[in-house]
Amino acid sequence: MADLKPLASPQKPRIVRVAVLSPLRRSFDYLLPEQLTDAPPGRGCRVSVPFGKRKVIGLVIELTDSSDFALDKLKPIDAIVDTTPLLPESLFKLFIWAANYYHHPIGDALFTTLPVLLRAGRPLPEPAVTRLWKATQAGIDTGLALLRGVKQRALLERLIAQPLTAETALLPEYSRATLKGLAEKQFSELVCVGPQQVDLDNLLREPPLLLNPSQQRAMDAIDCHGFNTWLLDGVTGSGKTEIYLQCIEKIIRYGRQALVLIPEISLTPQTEKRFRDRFNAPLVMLHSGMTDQERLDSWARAASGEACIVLGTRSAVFTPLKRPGIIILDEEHDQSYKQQDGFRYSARDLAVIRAKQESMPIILGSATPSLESLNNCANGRYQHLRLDTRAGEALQPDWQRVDLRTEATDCGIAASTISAIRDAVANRQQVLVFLNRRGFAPAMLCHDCGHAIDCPNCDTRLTVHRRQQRLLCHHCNFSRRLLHACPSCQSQRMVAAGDGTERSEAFLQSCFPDTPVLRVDRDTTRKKNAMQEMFDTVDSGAPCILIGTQMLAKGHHFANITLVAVLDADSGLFSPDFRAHERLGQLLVQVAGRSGRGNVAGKVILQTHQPDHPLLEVLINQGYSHYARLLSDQRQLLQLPPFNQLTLIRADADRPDSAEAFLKQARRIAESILSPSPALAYLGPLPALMEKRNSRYRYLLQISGERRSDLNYLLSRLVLELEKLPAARQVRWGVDVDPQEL
DNA sequence: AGCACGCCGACT
DNA sequence: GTCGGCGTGCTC
Repeated sequence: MADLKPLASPQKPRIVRVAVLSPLRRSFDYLLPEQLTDAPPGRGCRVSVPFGKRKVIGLVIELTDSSDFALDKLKPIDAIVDTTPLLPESLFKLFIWAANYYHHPIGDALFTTLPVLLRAGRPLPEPAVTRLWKATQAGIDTGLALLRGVKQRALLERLIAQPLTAETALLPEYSRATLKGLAEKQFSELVCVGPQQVDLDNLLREPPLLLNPSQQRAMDAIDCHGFNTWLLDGVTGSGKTEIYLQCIEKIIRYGRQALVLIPEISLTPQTEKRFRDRFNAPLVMLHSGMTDQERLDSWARAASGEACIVLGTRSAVFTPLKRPGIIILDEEHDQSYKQQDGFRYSARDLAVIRAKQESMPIILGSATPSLESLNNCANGRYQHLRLDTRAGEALQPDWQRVDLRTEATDCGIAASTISAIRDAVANRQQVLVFLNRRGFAPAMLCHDCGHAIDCPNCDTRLTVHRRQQRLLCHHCNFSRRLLHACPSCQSQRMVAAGDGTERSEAFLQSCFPDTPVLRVDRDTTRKKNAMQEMFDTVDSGAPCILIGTQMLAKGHHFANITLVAVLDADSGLFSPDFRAHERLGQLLVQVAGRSGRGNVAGKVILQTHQPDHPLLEVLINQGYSHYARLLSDQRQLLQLPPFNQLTLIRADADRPDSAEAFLKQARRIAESILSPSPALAYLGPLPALMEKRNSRYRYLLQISGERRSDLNYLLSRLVLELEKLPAARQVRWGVDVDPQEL
């Protein structure tokens, strides 16, 4: 019976809609050449296309039979790179969703998150297969008798002696021609073995820990089938990681994959170790510290389904999974999940969208949840799971305040803080000193005229780095030698004003000459292994004093720290950023969580000029959840996120006025699309918090609204108008939906 | 973003 | 004479 094929197929799509890496917010249509119509590239396949005067790699968005562009001006596709889609349909939808939500060009969104080698057109690596050779029955029975060639005889003898031999083991001795020759005589054959199957009977390398009642309740609540968002809210040491591990175990036993996201690359080694120690299953990592080839391999092994666990930072949220099983996103409050330039997406929010689209559960974990996530629990979108008790018997920290109004400091440290450190060290305990300011001093001033040395490229002071004998800018890469004479009055009395980690380190070392003082900040951890060496010293348990920045507040487990001193608790109290109080609370609780993890109660000293500040009172006496509720009430009153939607149009330019002028036009156009109302407000253009940065003048236009739908409609139209604006060519501009900072 | 075209200044 | 500065325009 003959197939009923239509003679002509007028409906056959002949036009391919393609996204390319470009700042243009649209796709481009191409003709499908006649010879390719039988195997048209599907959505998510890469194609090579002519684009202006060059050839670029594009991704197929859809096949269609009509175009808004004049048909006779369409160019044909050059070549098809992928015969099967590089991105699964569900992930492709996530990109479309994200490009619409963040109002970012789809091509840029797709290509900037793809491994660079794929961007360049490199084929997706095949799943690793081991090529093994074996002798056939004919070879064993009659081969040696019939063969005359010396090489082939030797090869056959070897294959008979050793039934399955890897090709890689044979190649140094035998040529490809010999291998091929023997196979052609039917005396040997090739056996290909694919990626190893997971051995579920031996999945665990170590037994799971026994869950405490609170962990067990959380574990019982988490349903590992279907979409749901769980906020796992528990203090440091309450055992969130064990819950992650046990959920992943379930998921692997269901034959599925886990995507695990963490905020920072510096946390990868210890997280990786924790997972590898537990599971006898393939794990791949994805972060910026890897080579392009390594990232491509990890990506491919996630996409093929070979990797059971995919562990990565922000951009790993876009890794394809063959068998999606669960997403776990640790430290969900961390702001590094929000990309701060270009495609400004939130990996946390996209992870939730992705989990929903791929019908899998997602766990957001934190000891200090963001107000956004707490609000999502309150309105029923997320399920709130609280871990109450600390695993083990450690006690809650004992908070103490040092009043800087009545106590002087030396190099940033008060005398009573020093004596507390002395007590701890005398008891052979470890101390963590937190100061969120690296360098020796935040400014170099003239003692006589007060002149400060500014960065020539940014609106900021240069920071004194004494060890390097240089003044550095922490915002651009500007660096110069220390000055000995004032450029303004020629005075020789230049002073380093204020305290940074480098100065406090030196001071602590002079106070405690017999105790190691370890500084941990971006300057000391630049060398690889520096972080690991620091951990090793601390893990040895001998008395030591750690002094450092943010880096110390994140996730690392120190066993013998009993005292934490926060040298400057005030900086977060008086920042113009509406999220500053939220961050301060998270930071203080996270730093405090480093102490008292053994069986000794931890002590936390806050040095502050505002010991009676009501926010500190609430945080210390009532804990983070009350603190968060207080901040939430304030946000609601002031109509700030998450109770109101906020979007920024950002623009920067090399001339002072262009960015502001552009945003003025932007505001005019925006107001003509949707005029201001009680439900929609415009503010600006305003200079960004640091107006000049890296020699560029930065401005922003703030648009806030009650309804996402209004903002989304407004932005979709606005962005198309802005693209056409002549003034847009003199600025770099972009949309920042749900901004993290102003 | 790239990459062309295009029209004016100081150099082999 | 031309090499090259960056304004302006376009990419299916």
